[in-house]
Amino acid sequence: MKEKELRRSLSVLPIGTVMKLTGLSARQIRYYEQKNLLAPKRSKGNRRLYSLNDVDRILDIKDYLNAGLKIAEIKHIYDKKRKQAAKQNHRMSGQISDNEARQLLKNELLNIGHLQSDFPDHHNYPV
DNA sequence: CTTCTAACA
DNA sequence: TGTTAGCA
Repeated sequence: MKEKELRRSLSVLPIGTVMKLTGLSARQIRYYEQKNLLAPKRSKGNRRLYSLNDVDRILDIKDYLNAGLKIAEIKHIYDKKRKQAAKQNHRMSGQISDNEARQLLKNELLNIGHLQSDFPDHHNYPV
């Protein structure tokens, strides 16, 4: 893993900061976690600690919601990303088809290999 | 002072 | 979702 990614995955932001960064209430941020859309780390004092990736995900969730998606649907999107990411690593060993190569490149551009972002609608990079 | 959980005049 | 109580 590259250090740039490591920093984005470092959980160091208290919920108060995330509130300002996302414009959401603590209630909402905690609610999304309860729905399993988030999994922030915890400090020794049991305080939630968010990473920049978490903030990005929260921003995405915010957009998905405004786009009319329901919590359950958003959850499914992330579950599928999870499997898709695992499938990529597993396939990394042998040769990949031309189609898979295109799919992989597209994922890179969509910033998915890192567990989030993308919506079949807006981001539509020519692959 | 900030955050946490649980609960609802 | 907001808000509030009672802790840590």
